[in-house]
Parts: sequence; structure tokens; C-alpha cells
Amino acid sequence: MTSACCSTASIIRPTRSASATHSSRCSISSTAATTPRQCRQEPPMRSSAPRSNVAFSLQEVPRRGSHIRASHPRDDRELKRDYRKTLNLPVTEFPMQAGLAKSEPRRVAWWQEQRTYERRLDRNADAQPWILHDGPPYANGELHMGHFLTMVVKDIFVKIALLDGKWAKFVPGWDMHGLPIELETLRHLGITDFHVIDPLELRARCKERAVFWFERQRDVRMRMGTFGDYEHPYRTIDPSYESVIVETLADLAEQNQIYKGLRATLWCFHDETALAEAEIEYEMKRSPSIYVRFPFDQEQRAALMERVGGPSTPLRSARDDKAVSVLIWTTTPWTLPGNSGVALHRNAVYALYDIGDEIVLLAEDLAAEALRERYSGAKKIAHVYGERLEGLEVRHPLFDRTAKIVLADYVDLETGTGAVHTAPGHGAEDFETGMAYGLPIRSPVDAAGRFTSEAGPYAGLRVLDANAKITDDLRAAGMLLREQEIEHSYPHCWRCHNPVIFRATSQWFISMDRNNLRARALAAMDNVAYTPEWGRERQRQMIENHPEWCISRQRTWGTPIPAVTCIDCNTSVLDARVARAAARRFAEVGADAWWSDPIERYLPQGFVCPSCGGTRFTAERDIVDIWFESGVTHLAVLGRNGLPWPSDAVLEGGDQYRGWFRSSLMTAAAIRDAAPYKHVVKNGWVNDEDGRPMSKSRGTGIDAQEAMERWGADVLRLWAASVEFVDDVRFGPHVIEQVARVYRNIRNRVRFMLGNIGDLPPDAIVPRAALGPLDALAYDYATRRFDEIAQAYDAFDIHAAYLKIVEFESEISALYFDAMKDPLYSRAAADVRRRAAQSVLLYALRGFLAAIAPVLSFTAEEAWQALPQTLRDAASVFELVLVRDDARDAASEERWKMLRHLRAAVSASSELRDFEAKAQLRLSPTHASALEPFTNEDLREALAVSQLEIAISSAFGNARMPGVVVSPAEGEKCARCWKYRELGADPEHAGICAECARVVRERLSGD
RNA sequence: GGGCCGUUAGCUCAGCUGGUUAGAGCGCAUGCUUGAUAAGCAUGAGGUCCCUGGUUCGAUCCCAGGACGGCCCA
Repeated sequence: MTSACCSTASIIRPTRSASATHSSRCSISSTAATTPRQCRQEPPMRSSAPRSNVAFSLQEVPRRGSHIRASHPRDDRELKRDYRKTLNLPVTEFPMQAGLAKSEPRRVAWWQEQRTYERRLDRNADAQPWILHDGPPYANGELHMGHFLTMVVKDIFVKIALLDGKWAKFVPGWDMHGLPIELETLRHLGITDFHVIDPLELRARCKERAVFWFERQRDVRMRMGTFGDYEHPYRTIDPSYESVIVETLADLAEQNQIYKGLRATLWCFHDETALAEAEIEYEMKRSPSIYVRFPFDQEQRAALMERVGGPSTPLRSARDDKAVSVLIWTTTPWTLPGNSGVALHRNAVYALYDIGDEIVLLAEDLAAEALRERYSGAKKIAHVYGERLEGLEVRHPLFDRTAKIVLADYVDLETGTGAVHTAPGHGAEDFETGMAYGLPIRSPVDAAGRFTSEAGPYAGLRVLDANAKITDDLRAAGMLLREQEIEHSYPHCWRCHNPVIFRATSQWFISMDRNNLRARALAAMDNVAYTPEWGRERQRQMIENHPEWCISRQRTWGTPIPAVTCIDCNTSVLDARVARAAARRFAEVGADAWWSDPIERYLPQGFVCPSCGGTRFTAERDIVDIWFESGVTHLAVLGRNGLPWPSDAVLEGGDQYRGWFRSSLMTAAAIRDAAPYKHVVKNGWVNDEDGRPMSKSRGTGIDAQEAMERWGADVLRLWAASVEFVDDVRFGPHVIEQVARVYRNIRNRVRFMLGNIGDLPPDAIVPRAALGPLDALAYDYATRRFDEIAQAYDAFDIHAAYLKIVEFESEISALYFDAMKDPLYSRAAADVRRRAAQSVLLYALRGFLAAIAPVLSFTAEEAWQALPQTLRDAASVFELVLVRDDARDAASEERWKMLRHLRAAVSASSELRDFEAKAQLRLSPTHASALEPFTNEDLREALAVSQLEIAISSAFGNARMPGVVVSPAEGEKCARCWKYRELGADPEHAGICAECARVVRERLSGD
């Protein structure tokens, strides 16, 4: 227990009386004289007690250290002699001020010139590959801090593998097709309707724009200090890549995995395209909220009565002239023209209420809320389970047709009436229900969101504008029970931010369940590791709930789906032979050819329509979903150029469970029947300092380039390591300032090591086996910490590595560096004791630079280049190897802790500082054996005191840590080394100790 | 509304399978140093471990409910 040893220390610690004795000696002597030098040294602005400008009075406590010189006025001349020049003070070109913003771009260029990354890859070429496969950022806009985090963490992993000797080739990639770029380009061109521009012209403009952003993002990404094959990145717009996309479509078509079908798809009528799930965002929207009657006519009413309870039903007793209707609730009045049914929940209780002049049917649980004030006077006249009502019909409130009552599981009893208006053409679930019941699929809305003639009186109106008119008509027809407005979250287009609608259109789909694709994808996950582990469950749910994958888009900037339409029968055909012809063609000249070539070029000999045998075809103009494009990166990049398939790891933000992680898994399961990666690592979201999200689409994200100019990439890289990147993290000036201080600590410790080993000749390096116990202790301590850092890296735990890095540099600085200053500075330059300490510093520096290089790449390289050439046995810090420790030595760790404790105890137990002190250690036999390797002088050196005595006795108890007693040092302060010694042995150097005098003489004779 | 994740000092984070005076770094305060000096060393203050219940001899840790924040979905 540490408390026991502390109390021991406090009992034996010299009390204030000891200090008082010391002080009184000072004050007496200080009256004698004050040297001019001392006067100059008085800091005028010290905040401590104001000092009179005359000599010390008897009452004043003098500044420590002043008494010695004062008590020996005869030494004035010696004191003036500048012994400082005879010391080996640290010298290095490695500046304290980093100036990262200026130096980093030069370092990036240097790495390029030196081909640092490629050279290390070559060196590791025969080793096991370790491949992190890059998920492509979208080439549109500036990179924000979310990008920075993902990109830098990837880079840290790559560099860890690299320094561990693995062939860690990283191929960066970009996602460069798609609607956002197309819209951006159109905006740039001032075009609102994309139909008016020639597709090839538009594609050329889009390409320019995509390439512009690619180059910009590539430069910024390199500016982050990331390594990768930037000369050969993969890009989804490259002919070779487009070819792979189409080749994959051919494979899927061959497997009959793709089909064309009518679907209620999310549709953006502003952009006139179908949207994938991943392309919508939920935003708040004001919508009408209306309760609408679907009336029963006489015949229908009779059928209802049968179901509700036969002839004896109380409904019979209700007056026949009272109208009966089922009440539905909707926030999208415009979907009513598409209505085909009313869905109820099988197990919910529905009741008929007489509310005065009419009878309404709705879920019992919701009646009070839905009927409001009319509920108080309502009379419940019957109730029945939903399933009893299946198959009944009601009248449409506006059109002269019927709607069928159906059952659906998604009907909820939280809001509305429990009776859900169902328009199969305007909702995904409605569509499923419609298909199940054979309801007509109406979608009387065109691509631009206007009603078609099928919508009768509403034809030509934009759907959202039609809400008001439809509501008016309902009111006029007496079908509107209640109306209000609500604010709710509603799907919007991720890019143009307009509300989206569901619309039934003809689209290409990848079937999830043909060939058991879904099941095979789930099975493939078994061989994948997930960080965090719960990501597996998240991923599983995403696959299980994956709807049919709509891969077609009615747009221009993308890779064409090489399908053809039979001119005779209008059948749409995706034939693998046609697709392969396209893949070959695109590989040579790019996908523009699809728009410029005659279709005959792609048709195999004797190609006929499978439906009607026709021979004339037109090329379809749909392009493929960009999630499909990025979903085949593993096919385009891995398994070639020496890269293995699958990759060892992928790392992206958590949104990619639904995005790229999923799309990659689906294509891999379909084509290779295996997962495209072995490990899925997720990184968190970057929030601002208040924990609020920084959204890229709303422009509140902090620009990575700007941040690097302000703080330097290395400080930001350290930030990435200082936070738990797996979780959501916070970013902002306050957080970065804190990290910047840690950075300065690290930098200064590196600087200390560099400064003290500059004159170490390689042949004077002392090997581990020849080190004395104290140096060996530091050596072993460093080795253990380096090993822990490497182990944390092995586990992808960058944050744990960061903590170990900080622990190491602050610990070794406080104990070893501080204690080594005396031998390093005051011993003869070539003294073996000094060489030993230098050797340990060199070892520690090498190991430390290797350990921090994955994170602090710029600083590690800068420090490595600041090493004297004679000690720099590698061209770059990235040639080094992570230090591992085979034999962990618990006794050594315990000794380190003991010394740390003793050092703290010396400082704590008196006002005496460092060499003013003489320490007495009070050791129990257990302590003594723990400290067995150390000589008295080793311990004296470690504790940086002038003298040290050791007392061993079982009377000192069994506390875990030894006690220590501190008293004033004996002798006088050596003007050179500052230790307290007998002075004056050398008459020419009367103010310094014998050892210093010898060093000074040697030095002078040497010069 | 549903699923998942998180909540430990001012900040960034440790705390292994329940028992510790709950730790580290940075910041802060104080002292020392001025031969790492826009640096270094030491000491100290600072926590109802989000809240409420429960299980247990004992809960930061397990269970339930809730609050707040985030992600994904509806």
C-alpha cells in the first residue's frame, strides 16, 4: 500500500526545522555580500513576495543557491569564468517550433521524390501482403474533417503494416459518376432541364468537373501525409473501371440475377430520376393532415353488416339513412387518385361509431384521438377484428370506383385511424400489398411530378400543388371529416432537397432472392470480423432488410446499362453477350461509345428479340446506380496487380453499413460467393465541439485543407489518434489546442534526444549487454512500452497506442532524461558513462520515432532527417521496424516504478531541489533485493541528488515502496556541474569539483 | 415511432471476469528551475462514475425503466 510508505516517509522526513537550519545558514551568509551577477539575475516581475532592492535582510529567506557564491567571495573570478562552454549541451537543428503548415507540403514533395512509400513496399515485397481496400470518396466538393478522420485512420493502419514489414499496398480510389456531379455541372452551365443538352456534351462537362474535384481531393489527401499509389488510383470513370462495371452486369445477367419490372420507386420529380434508398434524406416538412371518409354504398353496407354480426347487429337498428364510411388518415392527399384499397390490421379491433348524423368505422384504440370532440357524443354500436373485414369494398371518395379492404402488418395503431389508404403506385409497402391482393397499380403521375390524364380533373397539376384542390373537392363532396397541418419528417432528395414521391416505373433490379443471393450474402459474413463487434448485427439487418436493388437511373452521367429495346414489341433485353461486347468496347474507348456507336456494333451475330423474334433494336439510355459502381471496387482493384482478393480490411464511416459495405458484399456474394473483405472497421462521425453533427450537404463541416493550414496535418493526425475513432468524436479549436500541447510535449522530448546524441560516433554505441543497470532499466522500459504500442496497433487500437505513446514520453522524460542531464552535460564528451546514456537515447529515439511514425508521420520524418548522417542508417523513418519485446520483465517494471516513487519522494519531502539534497534511502530487505542491481552511485544518479546513503533494516517495514529522508547536501556547489562536492582540489579551478576540473583540463588540452 | 450505439474530473480518454483512497495526459493552481528555456521538474485542487429503481454482504461495472446525445431506418 502506498499510503503506508508515505506515512513512513512523513515520519522520517526532515521537518521544517531541517530546512530552517539550512535557511538560517543561508541568511547569515547572505548578509556578507551580494554579487552584481545576482542582482542582475533578480527577475523584476516575479510574482512572489516583493523583494527590497537592498541586500537580504535577516528576516528574508534568500533564493536557493545564492548562498554558496555569497559565502565564498574569493570565488568571484572563477564564477565569472564561463564553465557553461565546457559542457556538452544539447545541439540540434530540429527546432522547437514546428511550423507544420509550412514544412509539411515540402515533406509531401520530398516523400514523392524519394519514392519513400514505393521503396518500403519493394523492401516488403516478399512479405505477406496486408491490404486495406479504399472505399471511394465522392469526387464533389472539399474534403471535410469526416473525410480527414477516415483517410488518416486508414493511413495509420497502412503505415503500421508497412513498419511491421508487410506489403501494405494502398490504392486510393474515387467515386466520380452520379447525380450530384451532374447537377453541379448543370448548375454551372446554367441549364435547368437536362433534356436540352446533348448527352455526350453533358458527359464531357461532367467529366471535367469530376476530374477537377478528383485532383483537388487527391492533393488534399496527399497533403494529409497519407501514403498510397497516387499515380495509379482507381476511378469509376476510367474506361477500365467502366468495363468492369459492365462486365459485372453481364455476369449478373447471365445468372438471371437482373430483371426489369414495375416498381414503386422513390422518385425525385425535380431531378426526374428514380432514387436509391441511400439517396434520400429525411427532413422536416409541413403537410396537410386529413381524415377522409370512404363511404359504403347500400350494397357494400349490407356486406359490412354481414361481417359485423349478421342480422342481429345493432347496425340494423341504426337509422338506414345514416351514411356509413370507413375513416382513413393521410398526409398526402395527392395520392388519393392512385388509391386502390384501404388496409386494416388483422388483429386490431375496429368499431362502428354513431356520431350523430353518420356512422364511421375505425380502430377502437384511435377513435378518441381521431374523432376528438365528436367522440364524446359518439355511440359505439359494434366492434370487430380487422381480419373479419378483409375483402369488403367501399366507394372511392372522389372517383367513381371502389376500393378494396385489405390486411397489412404495417398498419400501426399509434397515429391515424388504423385504416390506411393504400395506393400501390405511391408507396413501397402499398405496392407489396397491392401485388399481394391484385389491386390495380395506378400511378397517374409523370416524371416531372404532374398528374396525367388518368387523374381526371387533376391532370396537369403538380402533385404537391394538387393537395389543396383535392382537399377542397373532398370537402365539397362531404368526404372530409377533419383537416389540419402537421410538421413531420419526410423523405427528401439527398441532393436537391426537394420532397420525393413514390411512383411506379419500369426499372432494372438485382433480385435479392433469386439464386438465394440474400442468404449467400449473409453466409459470406461469417468469415468477416467486425470492429466494433456489433457492426456484424448491424450489417446482418441491412442485408436481411435489403429491398430489391433498383440499379437503373434515368440520367446521363454514369455507366450505361447495356440493355436494348426491341422496336417491334417494345421488350427490354439485357443480354450478357451484348453486355460483354460493351465491356470490351468501353475498356478501349470509354462508355461514351454507348451514346455514339450504332447499337448494331454490340449485337452478336443473329441476335433476335427473345419475345417476338424481332431484329431491330434501340439502345436503352438508363445508367447504373453509383452504389452499384462503387460496389464493384473490389472486382476492379483487387485480384490484380499483385493485390489479393479479398482485402484484409475496409474502414469507413458507420453510414456505409448501408452503403458501400453492403453493396460490396452483395456484388461479391453474387459473383464470388464470398465476402470481399476480411475485416470491416467502422469509424465514428465527426461532430462539432457541442456534439452536434457537421453535415457535408449543409456545408457546416470544417474543411480539411483549412484545418491543416491552421494547425498542421500532424496535430490533426494526433487528434485522430487521441480520440476513440470508432465512436463519434468531437472536433473544434478547443479540442485541437489541447492536442497541440501534447504535440509540443512529444516534439520537445524528441528534440532532447536529438540534441544529446549529435556527437555520438557509431562505433561508440554501447550495446544493451554492456549497459549499466540504470541505462539498462531505461532501455528495457522503452522496449516494453514500444511493445505495448505495437500490440495496440495490432489490435487496430490507435487510441490505446496514443495513450502508451504519451505515457512513454512523459515517464521517460521525468525520470531518465532529467537524471541523465548531469552525466550528459558535465562528463567528458567521450566518457563511457555518457556514451552509454547517449546509446540509450538513440535506441529510445529510434523506437519512438518508429512508434509515432504511423500517426505523426511528418514529425517523425523530420526528426529522423535531423539525426546526424552517421547515425541515420535508413533514408527514411519509414524504413524502420516497430520494436517488439520478447521477454517481458516484471521485475524491471517494478524497479522503474520504485525509482519513480523515490524520485517523487525526494522532491516531496523537502524544499531542497535536486543537487542541494542528500538522500537517505531506508530499505527493507525486500526493497533492497528489488534494487539489487543498482550501486549506490546508480541510485544517486537516478535521483539526481548530490549524495546518497542507503540504510537497510527489517525495521523499515513491509511497505511496498521504500522510505526516503532528505537533508542538505554536503560540500559546496560546483560551479560547473552544480553537484555539491568538496571544491578547490585544483587551484586553477577552485570553484569546481575535482571531476569537473579533470574534464575541463582534458578539454582544454584537447583543444 | 423502431433498431443500434454512447453518457467516468474543464477537455480527450483508462478502468480486465462486480470489492481500488476511481486513474492518465492536457488544462488549472502552487513551488522549483533558467545548462531541453515560447522548454524541463515537482506538488496540489478538481469526480453524487447521467438519473431512478432492482439483484447482491457489496454496483461505475449486472438487470429494468427514464433523460440526454449520435447513427441508421420508418
